[in-house]
Amino acid sequence: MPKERERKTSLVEAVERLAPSRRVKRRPEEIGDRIKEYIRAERLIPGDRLPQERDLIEAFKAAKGTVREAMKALETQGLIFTRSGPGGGAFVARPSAQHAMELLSTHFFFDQPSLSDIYAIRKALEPEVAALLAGKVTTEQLIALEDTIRIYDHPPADLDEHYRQRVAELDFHAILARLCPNPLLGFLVGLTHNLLREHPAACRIYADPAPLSREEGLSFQYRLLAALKEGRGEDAHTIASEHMIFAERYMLGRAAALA
Amino acid sequence: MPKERERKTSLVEAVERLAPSRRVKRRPEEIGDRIKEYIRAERLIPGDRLPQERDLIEAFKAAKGTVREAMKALETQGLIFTRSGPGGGAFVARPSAQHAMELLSTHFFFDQPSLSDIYAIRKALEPEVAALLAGKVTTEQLIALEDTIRIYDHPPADLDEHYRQRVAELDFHAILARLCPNPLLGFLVGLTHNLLREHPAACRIYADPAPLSREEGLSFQYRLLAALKEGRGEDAHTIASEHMIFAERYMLGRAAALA
DNA sequence: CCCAATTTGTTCGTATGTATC
DNA sequence: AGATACATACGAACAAATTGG
Repeated sequence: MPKERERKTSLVEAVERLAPSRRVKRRPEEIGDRIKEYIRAERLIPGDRLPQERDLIEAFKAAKGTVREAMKALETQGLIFTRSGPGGGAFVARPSAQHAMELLSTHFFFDQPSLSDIYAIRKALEPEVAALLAGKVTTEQLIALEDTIRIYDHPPADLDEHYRQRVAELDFHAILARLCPNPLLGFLVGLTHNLLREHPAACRIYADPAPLSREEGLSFQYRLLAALKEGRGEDAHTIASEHMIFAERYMLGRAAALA
Repeated sequence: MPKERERKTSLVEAVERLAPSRRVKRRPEEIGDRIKEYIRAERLIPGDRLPQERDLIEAFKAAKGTVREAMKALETQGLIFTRSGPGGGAFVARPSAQHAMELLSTHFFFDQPSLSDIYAIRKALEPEVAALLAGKVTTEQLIALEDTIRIYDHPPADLDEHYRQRVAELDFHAILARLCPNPLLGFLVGLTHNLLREHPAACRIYADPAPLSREEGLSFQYRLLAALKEGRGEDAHTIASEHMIFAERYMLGRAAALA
Protein backbone atom coordinates (compact mmCIF):
# COMPACT_ATOMS: atom_id res chain seq x y z
CA MET A 1 0.00 0.00 0.00
CA PRO A 2 2.25 2.81 -1.13
CA LYS A 3 -0.79 5.01 -1.59
CA GLU A 4 -1.52 4.81 2.10
CA ARG A 5 2.02 5.88 2.92
CA GLU A 6 1.92 8.89 0.62
CA ARG A 7 -1.27 10.10 2.12
CA LYS A 8 0.08 9.70 5.61
CA THR A 9 3.16 11.68 4.74
CA SER A 10 1.19 14.45 3.13
CA LEU A 11 -1.00 14.74 6.21
CA VAL A 12 2.01 15.09 8.46
CA GLU A 13 3.47 17.63 6.08
CA ALA A 14 0.23 19.56 5.97
CA VAL A 15 0.12 19.56 9.74
CA GLU A 16 3.67 20.73 10.15
CA ARG A 17 3.39 23.31 7.42
CA LEU A 18 0.59 25.11 9.25
CA ALA A 19 2.23 24.78 12.62
CA PRO A 20 1.96 28.27 14.16
CA SER A 21 -0.74 29.88 16.31
CA ARG A 22 -0.71 27.19 18.97
CA ARG A 23 -3.23 27.22 21.74
CA VAL A 24 -5.45 29.94 20.40
CA LYS A 25 -8.11 27.29 20.05
CA ARG A 26 -8.78 24.27 22.09
CA ARG A 27 -7.03 21.26 20.77
CA PRO A 28 -9.99 19.38 19.24
CA GLU A 29 -11.18 22.46 17.37
CA GLU A 30 -7.74 23.03 16.01
CA ILE A 31 -7.41 19.43 14.88
CA GLY A 32 -10.87 19.51 13.34
CA ASP A 33 -10.04 22.64 11.36
CA ARG A 34 -6.79 21.11 10.20
CA ILE A 35 -8.57 18.03 8.95
CA LYS A 36 -11.04 20.25 7.12
CA GLU A 37 -8.16 22.07 5.47
CA TYR A 38 -6.65 18.70 4.65
CA ILE A 39 -9.84 17.58 2.93
CA ARG A 40 -9.85 20.78 0.88
CA ALA A 41 -6.14 20.64 0.08
CA GLU A 42 -6.20 16.98 -0.95
CA ARG A 43 -9.38 17.56 -2.95
CA LEU A 44 -11.03 14.66 -1.17
CA ILE A 45 -14.55 13.91 -2.33
CA PRO A 46 -17.42 12.04 -0.68
CA GLY A 47 -16.49 8.41 -0.15
CA ASP A 48 -12.77 9.04 0.16
CA ARG A 49 -11.06 7.66 3.17
CA LEU A 50 -9.28 9.74 5.75
CA PRO A 51 -6.13 8.68 7.60
CA GLN A 52 -6.65 6.23 10.38
CA GLU A 53 -7.18 7.27 13.96
CA ARG A 54 -3.75 5.94 14.83
CA ASP A 55 -2.09 8.03 12.14
CA LEU A 56 -4.00 11.14 13.12
CA ILE A 57 -2.91 10.64 16.72
CA GLU A 58 0.65 10.36 15.53
CA ALA A 59 0.44 13.28 13.10
CA PHE A 60 -1.12 15.67 15.59
CA LYS A 61 0.74 14.30 18.60
CA ALA A 62 -2.56 14.19 20.42
CA ALA A 63 -4.30 11.62 22.52
CA LYS A 64 -6.93 9.30 21.20
CA GLY A 65 -9.73 11.01 23.05
CA THR A 66 -8.77 14.41 21.69
CA VAL A 67 -8.70 13.18 18.12
CA ARG A 68 -11.99 11.43 18.69
CA GLU A 69 -13.58 14.66 19.92
CA ALA A 70 -12.35 16.41 16.81
CA MET A 71 -13.76 13.68 14.57
CA LYS A 72 -17.01 13.77 16.49
CA ALA A 73 -17.37 17.45 15.71
CA LEU A 74 -16.78 16.84 12.01
CA GLU A 75 -19.24 13.96 12.09
CA THR A 76 -21.86 16.18 13.72
CA GLN A 77 -21.33 18.71 10.95
CA GLY A 78 -22.12 15.95 8.48
CA LEU A 79 -18.70 16.17 6.88
CA ILE A 80 -17.50 12.66 7.71
CA PHE A 81 -18.82 9.30 8.90
CA THR A 82 -16.98 6.38 10.41
CA ARG A 83 -17.07 2.60 10.14
CA SER A 84 -15.31 0.10 12.34
CA GLY A 85 -13.67 -3.12 11.32
CA PRO A 86 -10.97 -3.83 8.76
CA GLY A 87 -11.02 -1.33 5.93
CA GLY A 88 -12.96 0.92 8.26
CA GLY A 89 -12.11 4.38 9.42
CA ALA A 90 -13.38 7.86 8.73
CA PHE A 91 -14.73 8.73 5.29
CA VAL A 92 -15.79 11.96 3.69
CA ALA A 93 -19.60 12.01 3.75
CA ARG A 94 -21.95 13.14 1.05
CA PRO A 95 -23.83 16.16 2.37
CA SER A 96 -27.38 15.14 3.20
CA ALA A 97 -30.18 17.66 3.10
CA GLN A 98 -31.97 15.80 5.86
CA HIS A 99 -28.96 16.00 8.13
CA ALA A 100 -28.53 19.72 7.47
CA MET A 101 -32.18 20.38 8.25
CA GLU A 102 -31.90 18.52 11.53
CA LEU A 103 -28.94 20.66 12.46
CA LEU A 104 -31.06 23.73 11.78
CA SER A 105 -33.93 22.44 13.84
CA THR A 106 -31.70 22.62 16.92
CA HIS A 107 -31.18 26.27 15.98
CA PHE A 108 -34.92 26.78 16.33
CA PHE A 109 -34.92 24.73 19.54
CA PHE A 110 -35.92 27.63 21.76
CA ASP A 111 -37.79 30.13 19.65
CA GLN A 112 -39.71 28.25 17.06
CA PRO A 113 -41.12 30.34 14.24
CA SER A 114 -44.88 30.72 14.30
CA LEU A 115 -47.15 29.06 11.77
CA SER A 116 -47.58 32.31 9.89
CA ASP A 117 -43.82 32.89 9.92
CA ILE A 118 -43.41 29.52 8.18
CA TYR A 119 -46.24 30.14 5.76
CA ALA A 120 -44.81 33.51 4.81
CA ILE A 121 -41.84 31.57 3.42
CA ARG A 122 -43.95 28.90 1.81
CA LYS A 123 -46.14 31.50 0.11
CA ALA A 124 -43.07 33.16 -1.33
CA LEU A 125 -41.06 30.09 -2.33
CA GLU A 126 -43.36 27.24 -3.28
CA PRO A 127 -44.85 29.10 -6.26
CA GLU A 128 -41.29 29.54 -7.53
CA VAL A 129 -40.73 25.80 -7.26
CA ALA A 130 -43.89 25.14 -9.23
CA ALA A 131 -42.95 27.62 -11.92
CA LEU A 132 -39.45 26.18 -12.30
CA LEU A 133 -40.81 22.67 -12.54
CA ALA A 134 -43.42 23.31 -15.22
CA GLY A 135 -42.79 21.14 -18.26
CA LYS A 136 -39.78 19.47 -16.66
CA VAL A 137 -41.42 16.66 -14.73
CA THR A 138 -40.88 13.20 -16.17
CA THR A 139 -43.66 10.65 -16.42
CA GLU A 140 -42.27 8.57 -13.55
CA GLN A 141 -42.09 11.63 -11.34
CA LEU A 142 -45.68 12.50 -12.24
CA ILE A 143 -46.70 8.98 -11.29
CA ALA A 144 -44.98 9.31 -7.92
CA LEU A 145 -46.87 12.54 -7.32
CA GLU A 146 -50.17 10.98 -8.32
CA ASP A 147 -49.48 8.01 -6.06
CA THR A 148 -48.98 10.38 -3.17
CA ILE A 149 -52.23 12.18 -3.89
CA ARG A 150 -54.01 8.84 -3.96
CA ILE A 151 -53.13 8.37 -0.29
CA TYR A 152 -55.40 11.24 0.67
CA ASP A 153 -57.94 11.50 -2.15
CA HIS A 154 -60.60 9.71 -0.08
CA PRO A 155 -62.06 10.10 3.41
CA PRO A 156 -60.00 8.33 6.05
CA ALA A 157 -61.32 5.14 7.67
CA ASP A 158 -59.83 5.90 11.08
CA LEU A 159 -57.78 8.43 12.99
CA ASP A 160 -54.54 6.78 12.02
CA GLU A 161 -55.27 7.00 8.32
CA HIS A 162 -56.32 10.59 8.83
CA TYR A 163 -52.89 11.35 10.24
CA ARG A 164 -51.07 9.55 7.47
CA GLN A 165 -53.09 11.51 4.94
CA ARG A 166 -52.00 14.79 6.41
CA VAL A 167 -48.39 13.70 6.31
CA ALA A 168 -48.79 12.63 2.70
CA GLU A 169 -50.09 16.07 1.80
CA LEU A 170 -46.82 17.55 3.04
CA ASP A 171 -44.96 14.78 1.22
CA PHE A 172 -46.51 15.92 -2.05
CA HIS A 173 -44.85 19.29 -1.64
CA ALA A 174 -41.66 17.69 -0.37
CA ILE A 175 -41.41 15.65 -3.57
CA LEU A 176 -41.77 18.81 -5.63
CA ALA A 177 -39.04 20.44 -3.55
CA ARG A 178 -36.69 17.52 -4.14
CA LEU A 179 -37.32 17.71 -7.89
CA CYS A 180 -36.61 21.43 -7.94
CA PRO A 181 -33.75 22.25 -10.33
CA ASN A 182 -32.58 24.99 -7.96
CA PRO A 183 -31.03 22.98 -5.12
CA LEU A 184 -30.98 25.90 -2.72
CA LEU A 185 -34.64 26.61 -3.32
CA GLY A 186 -35.48 22.94 -2.86
CA PHE A 187 -33.51 22.84 0.34
CA LEU A 188 -35.19 25.89 1.84
CA VAL A 189 -38.67 24.70 0.96
CA GLY A 190 -37.85 21.29 2.43
CA LEU A 191 -36.72 23.10 5.55
CA THR A 192 -40.12 24.76 5.96
CA HIS A 193 -41.73 21.31 5.70
CA ASN A 194 -39.42 20.00 8.40
CA LEU A 195 -40.25 22.92 10.64
CA LEU A 196 -43.95 22.26 10.11
CA ARG A 197 -43.57 18.56 10.85
CA GLU A 198 -42.14 19.25 14.27
CA HIS A 199 -44.16 22.35 15.02
CA PRO A 200 -46.30 21.72 18.12
CA ALA A 201 -49.35 23.53 16.77
CA ALA A 202 -49.07 21.81 13.39
CA CYS A 203 -48.69 18.43 15.10
CA ARG A 204 -51.85 19.04 17.09
CA ILE A 205 -53.71 19.99 13.93
CA TYR A 206 -52.50 16.90 12.09
CA ALA A 207 -53.51 14.64 14.96
CA ASP A 208 -56.94 16.21 15.22
CA PRO A 209 -59.78 14.73 13.14
CA ALA A 210 -60.69 18.01 11.57
CA PRO A 211 -63.58 18.76 9.25
CA LEU A 212 -61.35 19.67 6.35
CA SER A 213 -62.77 20.56 2.97
CA ARG A 214 -61.16 17.78 0.99
CA GLU A 215 -62.38 18.75 -2.48
CA GLU A 216 -61.11 22.28 -2.29
CA GLY A 217 -57.66 21.19 -1.19
CA LEU A 218 -57.44 18.41 -3.75
CA SER A 219 -58.48 20.61 -6.62
CA PHE A 220 -55.35 22.73 -6.17
CA GLN A 221 -53.10 19.73 -6.49
CA TYR A 222 -54.90 18.31 -9.54
CA ARG A 223 -54.80 21.69 -11.26
CA LEU A 224 -51.15 22.09 -10.30
CA LEU A 225 -50.30 18.68 -11.70
CA ALA A 226 -52.05 19.51 -14.97
CA ALA A 227 -50.20 22.81 -15.26
CA LEU A 228 -46.87 21.12 -14.57
CA LYS A 229 -47.59 18.44 -17.15
CA GLU A 230 -48.52 20.96 -19.83
CA GLY A 231 -45.64 23.29 -19.04
CA ARG A 232 -47.81 26.24 -18.03
CA GLY A 233 -45.31 27.86 -15.67
CA GLU A 234 -47.27 31.00 -14.84
CA ASP A 235 -50.41 29.01 -14.14
CA ALA A 236 -48.46 26.66 -11.89
CA HIS A 237 -47.14 29.71 -10.03
CA THR A 238 -50.61 31.14 -9.55
CA ILE A 239 -52.14 27.85 -8.47
CA ALA A 240 -49.39 27.13 -5.96
CA SER A 241 -49.73 30.64 -4.60
CA GLU A 242 -53.49 30.27 -4.12
CA HIS A 243 -52.94 26.88 -2.56
CA MET A 244 -50.53 28.29 0.01
CA ILE A 245 -52.90 31.12 0.91
CA PHE A 246 -55.67 28.59 1.33
CA ALA A 247 -53.50 26.26 3.41
CA GLU A 248 -52.32 29.05 5.66
CA ARG A 249 -55.85 30.25 6.34
CA TYR A 250 -56.89 26.69 7.15
CA MET A 251 -53.95 26.08 9.49
CA LEU A 252 -54.36 29.39 11.33
CA GLY A 253 -58.08 28.76 11.70
CA ARG A 254 -57.54 25.28 13.12
CA ALA A 255 -54.77 26.48 15.42
CA ALA A 256 -57.09 29.14 16.82
CA ALA A 257 -59.87 26.59 17.29
CA LEU A 258 -57.59 24.16 19.12
CA ALA A 259 -56.05 26.78 21.37
CA MET B 1 -27.31 23.72 47.46
CA PRO B 2 -30.58 21.81 47.41
CA LYS B 3 -31.30 23.05 43.91
CA GLU B 4 -28.21 21.32 42.56
CA ARG B 5 -29.21 18.08 44.24
CA GLU B 6 -32.73 18.11 42.83
CA ARG B 7 -31.45 18.68 39.37
CA LYS B 8 -28.96 15.84 39.69
CA THR B 9 -31.63 13.49 40.91
CA SER B 10 -34.01 14.43 38.15
CA LEU B 11 -31.31 13.76 35.57
CA VAL B 12 -30.73 10.28 36.89
CA GLU B 13 -34.46 9.68 36.97
CA ALA B 14 -34.88 10.94 33.46
CA VAL B 15 -32.10 8.65 32.32
CA GLU B 16 -33.52 5.63 34.05
CA ARG B 17 -37.08 6.36 32.98
CA LEU B 18 -36.13 6.18 29.31
CA ALA B 19 -33.96 3.13 29.75
CA PRO B 20 -34.98 0.80 26.90
CA SER B 21 -33.69 0.45 23.37
CA ARG B 22 -30.06 -0.07 24.32
CA ARG B 23 -27.39 -0.22 21.72
CA VAL B 24 -29.48 0.88 18.77
CA LYS B 25 -27.30 3.96 18.66
CA ARG B 26 -23.71 4.41 19.53
CA ARG B 27 -23.24 5.49 23.09
CA PRO B 28 -22.34 9.18 22.56
CA GLU B 29 -25.31 9.75 20.26
CA GLU B 30 -27.62 8.18 22.79
CA ILE B 31 -26.24 10.28 25.61
CA GLY B 32 -26.44 13.42 23.50
CA ASP B 33 -30.09 12.78 22.70
CA ARG B 34 -30.83 12.12 26.34
CA ILE B 35 -29.28 15.40 27.35
CA LYS B 36 -31.34 17.17 24.70
CA GLU B 37 -34.48 15.57 26.09
CA TYR B 38 -33.33 16.61 29.53
CA ILE B 39 -32.98 20.23 28.44
CA ARG B 40 -36.50 20.13 27.02
CA ALA B 41 -37.99 18.36 30.01
CA GLU B 42 -36.37 20.67 32.56
CA ARG B 43 -37.30 23.70 30.47
CA LEU B 44 -33.71 24.91 30.57
CA ILE B 45 -33.12 28.19 28.82
CA PRO B 46 -29.96 29.77 27.43
CA GLY B 47 -27.52 30.50 30.23
CA ASP B 48 -28.71 27.68 32.47
CA ARG B 49 -26.12 25.31 33.73
CA LEU B 50 -26.08 21.62 32.96
CA PRO B 51 -24.98 18.92 35.40
CA GLN B 52 -21.28 18.53 35.80
CA GLU B 53 -19.25 16.11 33.77
CA ARG B 54 -18.72 14.01 36.86
CA ASP B 55 -22.46 13.71 37.46
CA LEU B 56 -23.18 12.92 33.84
CA ILE B 57 -20.58 10.16 33.93
CA GLU B 58 -22.25 8.78 37.01
CA ALA B 59 -25.79 9.15 35.69
CA PHE B 60 -25.07 7.50 32.37
CA LYS B 61 -22.57 5.02 33.75
CA ALA B 62 -20.26 5.96 30.92
CA ALA B 63 -16.61 6.81 30.64
CA LYS B 64 -15.39 10.37 30.66
CA GLY B 65 -14.36 10.29 27.03
CA THR B 66 -17.76 9.04 25.95
CA VAL B 67 -19.60 11.80 27.76
CA ARG B 68 -17.15 14.32 26.36
CA GLU B 69 -17.85 13.12 22.81
CA ALA B 70 -21.57 13.54 23.45
CA MET B 71 -21.04 17.07 24.77
CA LYS B 72 -18.79 17.86 21.85
CA ALA B 73 -21.59 16.96 19.45
CA LEU B 74 -24.03 19.23 21.29
CA GLU B 75 -21.45 21.98 21.32
CA THR B 76 -20.95 21.63 17.58
CA GLN B 77 -24.68 21.93 17.12
CA GLY B 78 -24.50 25.22 18.97
CA LEU B 79 -26.75 23.99 21.76
CA ILE B 80 -24.25 24.28 24.62
CA PHE B 81 -20.90 25.83 25.41
CA THR B 82 -18.46 24.99 28.18
CA ARG B 83 -16.20 26.86 30.53
CA SER B 84 -13.55 25.45 32.80
CA GLY B 85 -12.67 26.52 36.29
CA PRO B 86 -14.79 26.90 39.41
CA GLY B 87 -18.40 27.67 38.57
CA GLY B 88 -17.65 26.39 35.11
CA GLY B 89 -19.24 23.55 33.25
CA ALA B 90 -21.61 23.17 30.36
CA PHE B 91 -24.24 25.83 29.77
CA VAL B 92 -27.16 26.06 27.42
CA ALA B 93 -26.14 28.39 24.61
CA ARG B 94 -28.18 31.07 22.95
CA PRO B 95 -28.68 29.98 19.34
CA SER B 96 -26.63 32.20 17.07
CA ALA B 97 -27.65 32.77 13.49
CA GLN B 98 -24.02 33.12 12.51
CA HIS B 99 -23.15 29.74 13.95
CA ALA B 100 -26.09 28.07 12.21
CA MET B 101 -25.10 29.57 8.89
CA GLU B 102 -21.54 28.32 9.29
CA LEU B 103 -22.89 24.84 9.89
CA LEU B 104 -24.84 25.13 6.66
CA SER B 105 -21.82 26.31 4.73
CA THR B 106 -20.25 22.89 5.27
CA HIS B 107 -23.42 21.49 3.71
CA PHE B 108 -22.72 23.50 0.59
CA PHE B 109 -19.03 22.53 0.85
CA PHE B 110 -19.10 20.41 -2.29
CA ASP B 111 -21.90 21.71 -4.48
CA GLN B 112 -22.32 25.40 -4.14
CA PRO B 113 -25.50 26.94 -5.53
CA SER B 114 -25.05 29.15 -8.57
CA LEU B 115 -25.45 32.91 -8.52
CA SER B 116 -28.84 32.67 -10.16
CA ASP B 117 -29.91 29.98 -7.68
CA ILE B 118 -29.13 32.40 -4.88
CA TYR B 119 -30.80 35.34 -6.59
CA ALA B 120 -33.93 33.30 -7.19
CA ILE B 121 -34.30 33.19 -3.41
CA ARG B 122 -33.39 36.81 -2.90
CA LYS B 123 -35.92 37.93 -5.53
CA ALA B 124 -38.63 35.98 -3.75
CA LEU B 125 -37.79 36.80 -0.14
CA GLU B 126 -36.24 40.25 0.12
CA PRO B 127 -39.37 42.02 -1.13
CA GLU B 128 -41.28 40.28 1.66
CA VAL B 129 -38.79 41.62 4.19
CA ALA B 130 -39.24 45.11 2.83
CA ALA B 131 -43.02 44.85 2.93
CA LEU B 132 -43.02 43.56 6.51
CA LEU B 133 -40.72 46.33 7.64
CA ALA B 134 -42.66 49.23 6.15
CA GLY B 135 -43.65 51.70 8.85
CA LYS B 136 -41.94 49.69 11.58
CA VAL B 137 -38.41 51.00 11.39
CA THR B 138 -37.38 53.25 14.27
CA THR B 139 -35.44 56.43 13.75
CA GLU B 140 -32.22 54.90 15.09
CA GLN B 141 -32.55 51.98 12.74
CA LEU B 142 -33.11 54.35 9.83
CA ILE B 143 -29.96 56.20 10.84
CA ALA B 144 -27.98 52.97 10.87
CA LEU B 145 -29.23 52.19 7.38
CA GLU B 146 -28.36 55.68 6.14
CA ASP B 147 -24.90 55.40 7.69
CA THR B 148 -24.36 52.20 5.77
CA ILE B 149 -25.45 53.78 2.50
CA ARG B 150 -23.04 56.65 3.16
CA ILE B 151 -20.16 54.17 2.93
CA TYR B 152 -20.87 53.62 -0.75
CA ASP B 153 -22.67 56.77 -1.92
CA HIS B 154 -19.48 58.14 -3.50
CA PRO B 155 -16.85 56.84 -5.93
CA PRO B 156 -14.13 54.83 -4.18
CA ALA B 157 -10.65 56.30 -3.80
CA ASP B 158 -8.84 53.02 -4.21
CA LEU B 159 -9.41 49.30 -4.77
CA ASP B 160 -9.67 48.63 -1.08
CA GLU B 161 -12.45 51.16 -0.58
CA HIS B 162 -14.16 49.73 -3.64
CA TYR B 163 -14.25 46.32 -1.98
CA ARG B 164 -15.49 47.69 1.32
CA GLN B 165 -18.26 49.50 -0.54
CA ARG B 166 -19.47 46.30 -2.11
CA VAL B 167 -19.51 44.58 1.26
CA ALA B 168 -21.44 47.52 2.73
CA GLU B 169 -24.06 47.14 0.02
CA LEU B 170 -24.70 43.60 1.22
CA ASP B 171 -24.64 44.86 4.81
CA PHE B 172 -27.51 47.20 4.01
CA HIS B 173 -29.67 44.21 3.15
CA ALA B 174 -28.29 42.23 6.08
CA ILE B 175 -29.41 44.97 8.46
CA LEU B 176 -32.91 44.83 6.98
CA ALA B 177 -32.90 41.04 7.42
CA ARG B 178 -31.91 41.35 11.07
CA LEU B 179 -34.72 43.84 11.67
CA CYS B 180 -37.26 41.57 10.04
CA PRO B 181 -40.10 40.72 12.44
CA ASN B 182 -40.32 37.23 10.95
CA PRO B 183 -37.19 35.56 12.38
CA LEU B 184 -37.28 32.67 9.95
CA LEU B 185 -37.49 35.02 6.99
CA GLY B 186 -34.66 37.11 8.39
CA PHE B 187 -32.55 34.02 8.91
CA LEU B 188 -33.07 32.69 5.39
CA VAL B 189 -32.32 36.03 3.76
CA GLY B 190 -29.20 36.34 5.91
CA LEU B 191 -28.24 32.88 4.70
CA THR B 192 -28.36 33.99 1.08
CA HIS B 193 -26.06 36.89 1.97
CA ASN B 194 -23.63 34.50 3.60
CA LEU B 195 -23.67 32.26 0.56
CA LEU B 196 -22.94 35.25 -1.64
CA ARG B 197 -20.11 36.43 0.59
CA GLU B 198 -18.27 33.16 0.18
CA HIS B 199 -19.30 32.46 -3.38
CA PRO B 200 -16.19 32.33 -5.59
CA ALA B 201 -17.79 34.16 -8.50
CA ALA B 202 -19.27 36.81 -6.23
CA CYS B 203 -15.91 37.27 -4.50
CA ARG B 204 -14.22 37.83 -7.84
CA ILE B 205 -16.83 40.38 -8.79
CA TYR B 206 -16.47 42.25 -5.50
CA ALA B 207 -12.69 42.33 -5.84
CA ASP B 208 -12.87 43.59 -9.42
CA PRO B 209 -12.93 47.36 -10.00
CA ALA B 210 -16.03 47.24 -12.14
CA PRO B 211 -17.73 50.11 -13.94
CA LEU B 212 -20.90 49.90 -11.89
CA SER B 213 -23.72 52.35 -12.43
CA ARG B 214 -23.72 53.86 -8.98
CA GLU B 215 -26.70 56.18 -9.37
CA GLU B 216 -29.06 53.50 -10.54
CA GLY B 217 -28.18 51.18 -7.64
CA LEU B 218 -28.36 53.94 -5.06
CA SER B 219 -31.73 55.18 -6.23
CA PHE B 220 -33.30 51.85 -5.26
CA GLN B 221 -32.04 52.10 -1.73
CA TYR B 222 -33.08 55.75 -1.29
CA ARG B 223 -36.54 55.01 -2.65
CA LEU B 224 -36.77 51.91 -0.45
CA LEU B 225 -35.79 53.89 2.62
CA ALA B 226 -38.44 56.50 1.86
CA ALA B 227 -41.11 53.84 1.39
CA LEU B 228 -40.12 52.16 4.67
CA LYS B 229 -40.22 55.46 6.52
CA GLU B 230 -43.65 56.38 5.19
CA GLY B 231 -45.09 52.90 5.73
CA ARG B 232 -45.80 52.24 2.07
CA GLY B 233 -45.55 48.44 2.22
CA GLU B 234 -46.57 47.67 -1.34
CA ASP B 235 -44.19 50.25 -2.74
CA ALA B 236 -41.36 48.84 -0.63
CA HIS B 237 -42.17 45.40 -2.00
CA THR B 238 -42.07 46.61 -5.58
CA ILE B 239 -38.88 48.61 -5.14
CA ALA B 240 -37.06 45.72 -3.46
CA SER B 241 -38.22 43.40 -6.21
CA GLU B 242 -36.93 45.70 -8.94
CA HIS B 243 -33.70 46.13 -7.04
CA MET B 244 -33.14 42.38 -6.88
CA ILE B 245 -33.83 41.95 -10.58
CA PHE B 246 -31.37 44.75 -11.31
CA ALA B 247 -28.74 43.29 -8.98
CA GLU B 248 -29.07 39.82 -10.45
CA ARG B 249 -28.67 41.08 -14.00
CA TYR B 250 -25.62 43.04 -12.95
CA MET B 251 -24.01 40.09 -11.13
CA LEU B 252 -24.67 37.63 -13.95
CA GLY B 253 -23.29 40.09 -16.47
CA ARG B 254 -20.12 40.67 -14.48
CA ALA B 255 -19.69 36.94 -13.85
CA ALA B 256 -19.89 36.27 -17.58
CA ALA B 257 -17.40 39.05 -18.29
CA LEU B 258 -14.90 37.77 -15.75
CA ALA B 259 -15.16 34.13 -16.86
C1' DC C 1 0.19 38.46 43.79
C1' DC C 2 -0.02 34.04 45.00
C1' DC C 3 -2.32 30.07 46.83
C1' DA C 4 -5.89 26.78 47.01
C1' DA C 5 -10.08 24.87 45.40
C1' DT C 6 -12.91 23.51 41.58
C1' DT C 7 -14.00 22.10 37.20
C1' DT C 8 -13.00 21.17 32.48
C1' DG C 9 -9.26 19.58 29.24
C1' DT C 10 -5.75 16.08 27.81
C1' DT C 11 -3.08 11.91 28.02
C1' DC C 12 -2.12 7.02 28.43
C1' DG C 13 -2.84 2.06 28.72
C1' DT C 14 -6.04 -1.43 28.20
C1' DA C 15 -10.05 -3.91 27.00
C1' DT C 16 -14.11 -4.79 24.07
C1' DG C 17 -16.85 -4.79 19.87
C1' DT C 18 -17.18 -5.35 14.95
C1' DA C 19 -16.42 -6.23 10.30
C1' DT C 20 -13.24 -8.54 6.79
C1' DC C 21 -10.53 -12.23 5.13
C1' DA D 1 -13.79 -20.68 12.80
C1' DG D 2 -9.93 -18.06 13.69
C1' DA D 3 -6.85 -14.26 12.82
C1' DT D 4 -6.51 -9.53 11.71
C1' DA D 5 -7.48 -4.65 11.57
C1' DC D 6 -9.97 -1.30 12.83
C1' DA D 7 -13.08 1.79 15.73
C1' DT D 8 -15.28 2.14 20.29
C1' DA D 9 -15.40 2.33 25.27
C1' DC D 10 -13.37 2.35 29.85
C1' DG D 11 -10.67 4.24 34.00
C1' DA D 12 -7.13 6.46 36.22
C1' DA D 13 -4.05 9.97 36.25
C1' DC D 14 -2.27 14.52 35.16
C1' DA D 15 -2.52 19.35 33.08
C1' DA D 16 -4.62 23.75 32.38
C1' DA D 17 -7.89 27.30 33.35
C1' DT D 18 -10.58 30.06 36.27
C1' DT D 19 -12.29 31.81 40.56
C1' DG D 20 -12.06 33.59 45.30
C1' DG D 21 -9.53 34.38 49.38
